[in-house]
Amino acid sequence: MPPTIPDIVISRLPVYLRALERLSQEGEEVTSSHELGKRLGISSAQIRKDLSHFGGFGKQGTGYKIAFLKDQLRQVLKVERDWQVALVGAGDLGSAVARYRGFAERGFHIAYVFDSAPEKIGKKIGSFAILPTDDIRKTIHENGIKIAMIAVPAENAQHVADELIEAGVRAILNYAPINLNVPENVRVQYIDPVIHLQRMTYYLI
Amino acid sequence: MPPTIPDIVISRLPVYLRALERLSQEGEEVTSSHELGKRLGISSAQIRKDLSHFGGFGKQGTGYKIAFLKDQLRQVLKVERDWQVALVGAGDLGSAVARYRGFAERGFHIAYVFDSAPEKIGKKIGSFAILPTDDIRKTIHENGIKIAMIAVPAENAQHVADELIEAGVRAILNYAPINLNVPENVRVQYIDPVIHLQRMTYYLI
DNA sequence: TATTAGATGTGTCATCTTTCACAAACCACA
DNA sequence: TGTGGTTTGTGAAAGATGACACATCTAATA
Repeated sequence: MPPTIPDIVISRLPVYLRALERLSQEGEEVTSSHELGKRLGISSAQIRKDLSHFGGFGKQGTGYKIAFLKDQLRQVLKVERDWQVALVGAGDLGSAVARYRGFAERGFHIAYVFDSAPEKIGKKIGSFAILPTDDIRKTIHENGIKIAMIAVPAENAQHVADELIEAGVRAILNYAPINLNVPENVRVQYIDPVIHLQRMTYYLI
Repeated sequence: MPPTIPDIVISRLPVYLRALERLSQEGEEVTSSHELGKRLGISSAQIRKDLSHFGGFGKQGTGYKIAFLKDQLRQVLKVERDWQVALVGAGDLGSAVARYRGFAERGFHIAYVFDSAPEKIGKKIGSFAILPTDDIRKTIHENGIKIAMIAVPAENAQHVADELIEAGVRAILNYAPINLNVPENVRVQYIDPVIHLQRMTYYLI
């Protein structure tokens, strides 16, 4: 039975991973908690402690081999594999999400795109034909999709989420500006750029 | 000298505000910490404690008047006013950001769009002519812009950030998948959808 | 081989954050 | 006017998180 890792630790690992990938690209092969911390604005002790939850990845006196640490973090996060993702909503926002190349480049493949507007059904976004939202349950369930992104108006987001969860989705990235109520075995992450801006204005002037 | 409010409290206020706006739209005029908490998946005690940092907004036995609480939160967050925002990067991502209507609807007006590609200069995105990045300093400084969004490739993000900060920007919403090093009087928020997805895969299966 | 200059992993402590629980206030209604 | 059912605001307790500091190990070099 592995000990429970705090959520907040897990939430930092992808940031570490991204920094390590960057270091790789820059040609580095070894790094240290100090170097990483400096890049990320995090204390070196915190990085060491976070990593130590999963075993000793580094070597005293030397630091961390970047390639090895990357691999380990990928496995911890389960992103050493590819994931199929469903996208609901093919409006302005949904279309932009569907076209964003960064997902596939980093292992998240948009496999299905759904929309409720009859005139959009069958049209294509990139290489994907838009499917009717009525197909969500069947498609998601039959294909074992576990991850979905919601890019529909706030009014419809909860209903869409309910359907996705019913069909087996366990992780939702929600672009709609509304909080979702989900069972505790389902994870939700939110992206609302305005909220991010509003978190900063407090500190201005 | 107002007491220092923890960052984590400030970061939740926009979420409260968004929920209140939703309640308004639904025709509600009064709410309680319990109702809000249930919607947001937060304990009622936490909501009360967060709000209490700024004075007593509610009434015992009754709850909170939504209109009043919204106003108060807007003032605390300094979003009772409109803000002018600069956007750097007019590629796929930057264009999508520029076209997103949610910003202006909620008080953040994209006032300038910059890009470094000579062939894009002068072209328009929506109603904005794309300006050359060489103009960043002058334009930002002369117009007193304090908020910027970065939607350029990771390689250029730090450089762009440095220029923005030099010109007077104090809050940056960074869409580039890289951490920025900034002075401590500058705030940064990050949006990297892949990072959000990677924060959830750990918990799958 | 001995020494020095790092760097990790971790027990301990300090701080930050959340929850608890209750007095005080409020409304509605008899 | 008095009573009962709510709800806030808040000290105090509990819990979670982060920083510290050091023993231990490594590599490099003399």
